[in-house]
Order: sequence, then C-alpha cells, then structure tokens
Amino acid sequence: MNFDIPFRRFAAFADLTALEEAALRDLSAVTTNFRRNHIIRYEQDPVDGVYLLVNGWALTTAGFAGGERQVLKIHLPGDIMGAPSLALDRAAETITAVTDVVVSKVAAQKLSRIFAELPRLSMLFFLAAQEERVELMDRLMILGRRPAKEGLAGLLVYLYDRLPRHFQRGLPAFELPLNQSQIGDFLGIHTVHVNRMFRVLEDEGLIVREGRWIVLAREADLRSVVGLPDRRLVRDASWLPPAP
Amino acid sequence: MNFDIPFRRFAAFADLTALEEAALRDLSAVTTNFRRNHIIRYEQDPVDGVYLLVNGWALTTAGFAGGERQVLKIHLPGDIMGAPSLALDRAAETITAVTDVVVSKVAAQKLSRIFAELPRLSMLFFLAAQEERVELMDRLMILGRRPAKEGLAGLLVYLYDRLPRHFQRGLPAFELPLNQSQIGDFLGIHTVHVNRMFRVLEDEGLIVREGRWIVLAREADLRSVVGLPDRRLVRDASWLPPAP
DNA sequence: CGTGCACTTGACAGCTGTCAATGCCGGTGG
DNA sequence: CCACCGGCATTGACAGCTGTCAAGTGCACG
Repeated sequence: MNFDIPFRRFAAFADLTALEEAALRDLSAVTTNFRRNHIIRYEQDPVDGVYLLVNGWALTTAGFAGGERQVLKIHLPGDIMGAPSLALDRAAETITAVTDVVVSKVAAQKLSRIFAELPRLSMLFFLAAQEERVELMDRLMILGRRPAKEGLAGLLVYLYDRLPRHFQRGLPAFELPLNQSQIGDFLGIHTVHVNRMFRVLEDEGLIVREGRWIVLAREADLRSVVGLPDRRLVRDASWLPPAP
Repeated sequence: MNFDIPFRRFAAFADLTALEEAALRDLSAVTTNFRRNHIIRYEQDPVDGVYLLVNGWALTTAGFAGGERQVLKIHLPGDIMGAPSLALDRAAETITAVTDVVVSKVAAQKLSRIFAELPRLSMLFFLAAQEERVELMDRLMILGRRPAKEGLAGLLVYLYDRLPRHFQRGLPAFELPLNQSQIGDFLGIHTVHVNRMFRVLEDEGLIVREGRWIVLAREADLRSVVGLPDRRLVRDASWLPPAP
C-alpha cells in the first residue's frame, strides 16, 4: 500500500511538516475493502464523515426520481470522497466502487481535530475544497457550452493527467475501467452517443482503443480539442498560516 | 448598510460567538462601490484575496477563447466571490457587477488569520466551501440531464428562495436584474432559447412577467418542474470544534 | 458451448442552435 | 417636447447535435 496517497492533494500546495504528515497518515490508518460495483455510501444517508480513497477507482453520483443519474466526480487514489455532504443534513452523493477499492473512512470529528490543532493544514483542506470547485466549474463550462466530442476528449486527457504516467509503444496510454454508460453519466449524454463520439475521436486518429486501454495517439491534437484554459495550482502562497 | 450580511452564510451552520462575529465584521470593514456592468476582477489576474458582496447582484463567469462564456454563479448580498481562485496561480473567474454593487475586498492574509486563530469559524468556512460544491453539483445535474425549461424554472425558484421574501398581489415575486443573455450563459443555452422557455413557463401559467419582475403564479407547480432533491444544511453539527 | 452484458450501428425524432427580421423601451440630443 | 438611437426582447424558419428505439455483434464467464 502506498502511504504517499493521502498526502498528494495537499502537498501540491505546500511541503508538509512531519506533524502535518502524521495527522494525514492517521486519516488512513484503518482501511476497508469494497468489491467492484459495491456501493460505499448511499445518498440520503446521514453524514458523519468522509471517505479517503486509498486504492482503485470510484464514482460519486446523484440520481433523479426517474432513475437518471449524473456522475459528479470520478475518484482516483488520494481523493477525499463525499466531503460536500458534510455541509448537509443527509448525503447528496452516492459513492460506488468502480474497481475493487481500498477506502478509509474518516470521521468528521477527526477533521475537526485537524482544524483545532493544525491551522495551516486546515487551510490546505480549505484550498483543496476550492480546487474541487474549480474542477466543477470547468465541468460546468463543458456541459453548458461544448459539444459531447470535446467533453469526451477532455475526460480522456483529464484521466491521463491524473494517473501515473504510462506509455504503450511509445504513446501515452491508460487503462479505463469505466463503461460507456458511466462515461455518459459523467458527460451528461447517453450511451449511444458516447459510442458515437469515441468513434469520431478514433476515426480522426486522435485516440486508439485496445480493449480497456486508451492510447492518446495524437496527444497534442487531442488536448487542443478541449477548449478549457490551463490552470495551475498556487504553490507556497505567502499568505498561508505559519508551518507548525 | 446591513451589517448582518457577512454573517448569514456562516451562521446557517451554527450560532456565532462575539469573537467570530467580530472577525467577520472586520472582513467588510472597507467597502468599494462599482457601477452596473463594471468588471471587479478579470480572470487570469493574480489572486491575492476574495471579494465579499455587500450589496447588489454580481456574476462570476469564465470565458472560452472563441468568446463564449459560462456564468458560474449568480452572487447575491452576503456571498463570498472568487474564492475558488485562491487555489490557483491566476484567477479562473471574472467577477462582474450586474447592478450597482458594494464590495469588500478581503485579503487572503485576513482569511489566513482566521484559520490561525478561530478554528471553529475556519471549519465553517470549510463547510461553506462544501456547500458551494453541492450547489455546483446540482447545477451539473441540471446542465447534464435536464432540458432547458427545467433549468430556467430551477433558476427562478433558486433566486426567489435566496432573496428577501416579497409578494405582488399576494403572489411570490422578485425583481430580476439579469437580461436573457446572462441567463442563457448561466443555463448553457442561447438567448433565443431562453426566450422560448420563458414563453413556455408563462403560457403554462407557472409564471407572470411584468417588466423586470417575475411573479411565481403557481409556485408549487413551478417547484415540481425542477427535478432536484431537496437539500438541508447541517446545523449545530456535534463534531464542530468548540466555540471560542 | 450457451448466456448475459457491454459495445456498435442505423434510422428517425426532438431539443437547441443559428440566422434573420421585427418590435419595444429608455436614454439622448435637438 | 419630440425624434432618433441602441440595447434588449420576441418570433419564425431551418439546421444540427443528441436522444430514442431497435437490432446486431463480440466477448467474458459459468
């Protein structure tokens, strides 16, 4: 098990001290395994904490009365899942394991102790929440203003960038455990249309599909399909509270 | 000027102590006025703080190279604007005054001092950020999965609920200072279609338009058009840090 | 070797975008 | 006070993207 996992998202903003690292390590002290397709938390459940994804892929989704659903976020190792529901009476999001996963449940109380004892780390939590807002805002731009083809291209680039770097025959590639229905729920389109858009990207030579693997055959061109501005995280902001 | 403004969003989670109130009051100590349609902050600007909206309406938007834009949030008095960009090198959002507005710029350093000195209030800031994520998630659901008519209905109900309660001839109503182009940028549709959807809601008797005023003629039915689950904020969570 | 799930493809319908013209209204200058 | 102007709202006609329905294919798994 990789003990760096719970640090990544926060260490992006500033190097962590030993005290801060210890507090984060403590969050993933106790882990649970869930099998592929199992539901980790249902929407409407009472909220008493968040979930740290240690290994595998997971989805947070929210459903409509009619049975439709929207994928809110695709979670990769290191992600904190279910945090938005901390602000609510009952959970807004269903959390589902896409692959077999390892998860650590973090009681709200534990977060609270970090806020009480480690101000700088608390502010990093705050910044991570703002970072997630930016990601949602970017998705809003895609869903609101870009055709499905660009949304799919954006998703593939996003996933490639978040995963450990990997190549296949010299070309950037990654294994995609999501089916086209899940991708459709992410992009706000229907399965059939996901398939059409995959075909378009493939026919244009931007990607190659080999089983569950996606090869970014023309990475630069694929990126240029996505019309979003580049964003860089703030690093070592001068205004952060002093390190403990 | 209403001095309760900066408290509302945070007091929703817990009653504030005098110390916490004083810290919040300090955030809006110095205010600036901007005229209708003026830009308060441009995307790509360096980020050194956030903006508290004291009076009036404002918009945060993000633009594409081609000139299209997406409205990310419609801000009403009491909102903190531009916080997501705290996580970034350069601002993701343009902030524009819709009406004449009163704004207080809050240096990131000031937020930082709250994190250093007032743990419970810091956690309320964290929860407010999570609340904003829920709002963005709900918008994702609308943009991804619901037709424009429901999106518009949802927007009208959302605005009515956030504004001071008001009636016109016994019916719930509010004044809407946004034009149809701005509403289109919020819903991810084009002006012409905004107009069509207004017509549909009006023809069905759900709303009445009188100049800039929107009357929710059949409020309950209008609400039922929107397919989103009800959400309630958590209040007095047992796990919050102790009050100072 | 059969079964079930996911993926593919085609045909057609419907929602939304695009283009264009008209009307309305408040602000401005004569 | 009135004519003009510009921005916004409104409407119609048509195109294009995406949804819907249906059928067929391929592959993993028992």
